[in-house]
Amino acid sequence: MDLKDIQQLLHEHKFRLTKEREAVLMAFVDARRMFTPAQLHDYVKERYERVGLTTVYRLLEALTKVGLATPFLIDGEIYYTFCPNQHHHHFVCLQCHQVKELFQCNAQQAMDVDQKIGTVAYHKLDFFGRCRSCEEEKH
Amino acid sequence: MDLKDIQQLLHEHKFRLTKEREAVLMAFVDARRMFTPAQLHDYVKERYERVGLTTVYRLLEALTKVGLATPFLIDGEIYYTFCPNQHHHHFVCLQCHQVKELFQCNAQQAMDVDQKIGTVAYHKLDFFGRCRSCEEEKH
DNA sequence: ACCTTATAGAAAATCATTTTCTACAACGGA
DNA sequence: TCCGTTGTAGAAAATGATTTTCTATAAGGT
Ligand SMILES: [Zn+2]
Ligand SMILES: [Zn+2]
Ligand SMILES: [Zn+2]
Ligand SMILES: [Zn+2]
Repeated sequence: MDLKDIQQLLHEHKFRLTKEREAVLMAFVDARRMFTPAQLHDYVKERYERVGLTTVYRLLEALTKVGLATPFLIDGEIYYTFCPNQHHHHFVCLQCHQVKELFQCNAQQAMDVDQKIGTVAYHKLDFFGRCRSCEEEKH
Repeated sequence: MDLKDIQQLLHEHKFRLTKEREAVLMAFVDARRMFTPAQLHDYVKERYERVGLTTVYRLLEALTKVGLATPFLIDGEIYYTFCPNQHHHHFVCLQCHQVKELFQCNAQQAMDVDQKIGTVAYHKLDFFGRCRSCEEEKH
């Protein structure tokens, strides 16, 4: 996933990759970390060039829409991270908002991550979709 | 996990379970779905008694702090669900904010959920903790 | 009962995010 | 390359969710 691919993907959604957006994008991709919009704005301002905060918001929105950014909710703050590999315990029904608890959990994988990457304090495994009753309801 | 347990858990954190909070809590627990604060406020107002929106915010904050509520970020909105069972592909370092992609995924479990609960459009499996370099850095 | 501490609720304040608006830049076609 | 069309940059204003402030009140411990 290089700059050309990103540009094309954005282009398919009628987003243009301007020099300002490219500056933000480069910072965002290279950093390999998550930012709040304001944090990313500061980060770009320091290392690349001065761009408007609105531009940062719009790029993050665009990237999220095309599946290249993922937002994380941590301690009430929304952080974004560049995330070229789309995919991603609860079952949350996106239609009726119902939540069911699912008690299965692959703890082994958590241990794998723990050994390979760092120390895992906790992990999240959530499923989003449509519950059975919503499915039956409509079609 | 009944009302007494919840009350005790709140109590351990010096939160009091007043009649207003109890009304919100009952609605929240019984609904088995997720709400934005405003949605929960409306919901309680209809079915139980009139309480202040501030009270709803404070209860959600308290429940989240003691681990009884989980926030979901969906389409830019923050939804809360009552979640008595604590636990819950990215590895996110909570200290330096670094994000590493982890390509392992237990797709089998997604299929299990798909069969038992509803249709899974996508799921999220995220790991949060401290990355190796942050660990080495401090202690 | 009395004292200490937390809460309810309304109202005001805050501040992240969105919208608006104008000049300008990117794209596609001629 | 030139031009018309469409999306964008950025500042400024608006929005609106969330937080803070403040006073009376209620909960909990002694
Ligand atoms: Zn799990
Ligand atoms: Zn449903
Ligand atoms: Zn780290
Ligand atoms: Zn997965």
